[in-house]
Order: sequence, then C-alpha cells, then structure tokens
Amino acid sequence: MTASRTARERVRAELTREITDIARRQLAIEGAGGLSLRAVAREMGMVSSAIYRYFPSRDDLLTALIIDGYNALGAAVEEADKAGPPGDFAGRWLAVCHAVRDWALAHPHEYTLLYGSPVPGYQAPEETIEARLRDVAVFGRIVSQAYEAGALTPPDLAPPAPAALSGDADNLRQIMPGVPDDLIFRGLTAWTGLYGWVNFEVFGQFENTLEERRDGFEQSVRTLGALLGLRPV
Amino acid sequence: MTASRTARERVRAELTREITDIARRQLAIEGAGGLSLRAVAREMGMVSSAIYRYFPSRDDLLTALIIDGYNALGAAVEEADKAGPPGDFAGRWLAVCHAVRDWALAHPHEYTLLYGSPVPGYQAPEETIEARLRDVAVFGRIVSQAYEAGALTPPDLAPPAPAALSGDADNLRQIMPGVPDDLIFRGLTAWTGLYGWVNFEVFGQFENTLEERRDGFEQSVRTLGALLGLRPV
DNA sequence: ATTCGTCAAGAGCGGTGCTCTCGTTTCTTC
DNA sequence: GAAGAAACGAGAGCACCGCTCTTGACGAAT
Repeated sequence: MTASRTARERVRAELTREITDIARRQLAIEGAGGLSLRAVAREMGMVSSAIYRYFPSRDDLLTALIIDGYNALGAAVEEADKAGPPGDFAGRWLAVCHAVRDWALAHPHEYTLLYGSPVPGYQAPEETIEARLRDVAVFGRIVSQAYEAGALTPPDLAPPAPAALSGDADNLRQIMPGVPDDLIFRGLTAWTGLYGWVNFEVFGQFENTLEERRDGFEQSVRTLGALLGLRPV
Repeated sequence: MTASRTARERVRAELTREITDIARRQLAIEGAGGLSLRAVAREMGMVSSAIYRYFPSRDDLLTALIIDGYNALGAAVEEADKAGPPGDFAGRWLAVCHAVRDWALAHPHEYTLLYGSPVPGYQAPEETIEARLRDVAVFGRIVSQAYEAGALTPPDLAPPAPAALSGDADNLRQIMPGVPDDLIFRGLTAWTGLYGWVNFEVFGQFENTLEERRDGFEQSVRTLGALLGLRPV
C-alpha cells in the first residue's frame, strides 16, 4: 500500500467513524433496539442506502460498536489496575471491580450490548473475541500474580473441584496461568458474581430494593475477593 | 358478577389465552425482539388490528408474558425447595439453584425477559412486582430458616457491613427476616452470584470457555452457599 | 323488536432493514 | 492526458412492523 492514503480513503475512514459516532450516541439514548440505520443516515444528511456502502448490514455496525465497547471497557479496567501498587492485590481487585461498575453505569446501553442479553438475530463474529478478552485478562492476571506471590490465603469452605472439571480448568488456566484448579473456579465464581451484581444494577433489578448501591457493591466484591484469599494489605 | 359467565366472556378469555400461548411460542423461537403482533394475528387467522381488542399494545402483551414467566420460574423454584427435607438447608439451597438454572436453560427467552437486559422502550408496570418476588422469597426463606435453626456457620473472611448499609439491610430483612446485617449481604452476594452465572450461561458468555457447565455451576453455588455458612448435612 | 356494546376486518400512517438501479465522481492504468 | 474500473450518493421500491380509525355485522339486554 502507498504511504499516503488517497483522498477517497481518507474521507471514507472519516465517514465510517462519523457513522459509528452517531450510532453510539443513538445507542446511548435509545438502546440497541432503537439503533436505526435510517436515523443515522438522516442525522448525517445522507440517504439510508448510502450507509450500506460503509456497513453491509445493521449487524456489522453493531459489531463495530461492540468491539469499540469491549476496548473501552478493557482500557478502563487496565487503567484502574495500573493505578495502585502492583503488590496490593486486594486493592487491585477492588479497583478493577469498581472500574467495571463505573464504566457500566456510565455507559449502560453499551454495557448491555457487551454483557446483556444477546441482540435477537445477531451472531457475534470472530473479530469480537480478541477485544472481548481484554477485561477478563486483567482479572486473570491479578489472580495469577497474587498466587505466584504467595499472597492468596483462601479459606477452606467448599469441597474441592470435581475431577470432571479438570479439563475446563486447563482451559481457564490460559487466563490464570499457574493457578490450581480450586482457585480457578473460585476465580470464576468471583468473576460471575461481579458481573452478576453489575448486571442487576444496570438492568434495574435493584430498583426499590437497594439504595446504597456503591457500598453494597463494594461489600459484595470484598466478600468475593476474600473467597479467593485476597486480604487487604 | 354472575356465577356463570356469558358465552362472550368465555370466548374472550379463551382467545386471550390463545394469544398469549402463541406469543410465548414465538418468544421461545425468536426472542423478545421478534415478538410481532402481526405474526400472532396471522397464526390465529385474524387480522392484526383485532388483537388490540385483547391487548391494548404490544407492551401489555409483554407484561402478560412477563408475569407468566415470573410465576413459572417461581413455581419451579418453590417445588424444588419442597422436594427435599426441610432441615437440609444446604441441600435446599443447591436444589433451588439448580431449579433456577434448569428453568432458565429450558426457557432461555422467557428467562431473558425476566432477568436480561430490559426491552427497549418497555417499562414494567406495577402488576409485575408481586410475581417478581416469588423466586427470591424462596431464597430468603431458606436463609432465614437456616439462621433461626442455628444451621449457619459463616466463615469470617470479609469486613463487616458498613453502617451506611444498615438501612438497606432493614429493607432486605423483609425477605430474610431475623437475619443480621452481615448475613443479609452475604445472601445478596450469593443471590447475585447465582444469577450472574445463569446470565452468563444463558447469554452465551461461556461459549468456548467452559464445557462442563452443570458441574461448574454446582461448584460455584456450593462455594456461594459456603459463604453463607451453609454446610452439607 | 330495537337498542347498544362488542367484535373482526380493512385501509392507512409512519417507521424499519435492505435491495436494485442509475448517473456521477474519483482513482488507476495505459 | 484519456479510457476504463471502481466507488459513491440518491432514489424508488419491497416486505415488514406497531398502531389508529372507520365500517359493517353480530349477539345480548331491555
């Protein structure tokens, strides 16, 4: 390819970006169901069919938004993880949990796109899985590093993971290298617990039930962290 | 009202029921987004406008389905709770968790309607909240009864709930009567953890990540139960 | 027997995703 | 620099959607 792109390529990239920007704004207002190609086109002063020059279908536009969303959430989580001292594993866990919650509450519809019910008829393509792993990789890294540092003192309260799960544990060890089976599944429980809470909060399940949600959340993820043996320094 | 309903009332009730049945079937196939009044009407051999004699809007039909869903899930959970010995609290917790998961996997779209991302533009009316509490009431009852029976030996691993949460704890005590603050929030964590897992499984988040999902689920809810101090008898 | 409420049907409104064609513009190649 | 190829925006149109309004038929109560 040539070093300097042609004018056409530049305007194409710019229009593509403008489409996703407008779409993201509409998504933030109306949610995934309200995302309309025609409305995007209208706002751009284009005719609806012109959008199809840039995105072959509504689903492809959705895919672009999903990838952007995973990257935005992943970046927020990574940044929160870097903020504190690397040896304070409990603090990193807490910071990262808050980063997920804060991002989700700030971008509820984008979060819904990532972790909510799948959009009917939409099938996430391969391209999304790379970005999808950014946030979970951070969690895995914390657990893994904490374990290697000998900072985990997990309480013994549940029966050990059955042998049937060892294959899955091997898979999950790609995310939490070096961690023994039992801790792998405690990590999984903490992870699903975290997102379970955030889901409930974003989807309005705590309405009229819980007021001090930030405090409640922190209490919950502290408990989940203690499950892993993450004790505050 | 008269003891015997008129023929008109009977046929009306029957048609209403037929509409919800067809709608539920379409929901099961296509999901909430694919639920179309016109398609329901087509399947009934009616014209679309006739449906509006029975449901003033699509949202009202959705509401009917949601209430039915809460009741179906609630009934399944209640039945699972009654199946075992009342004194085996750990067993009841496990059975009830499996009941939630089994029902959700058997009716993924209905479950999505209840615990997934909110349907865009739809606002759940007051009538749904009664049915909505059926399943959670069962969980609360188990925790409450186990505590009163002295069957809970919660491990001390997390800091106690902060004072700011005592108001919320009072609210939640309606569901878990007699339970102290700390256990209230452990119960909340276990509850969100359970639904967090089921959400991930129903929404496809475990695809290519976890194979033995039933075993993994059981391991997870066992751990969450241990958090509450629920030890197998 | 007549009135009155209920009902299904039909036409129609504004919206959607998407396809196809058509004339124009831009880039590439000779 | 001219010719061909590729990309592009506009427009019309298809089938679908939720929803509204009107019309005519039917059944129940007076």
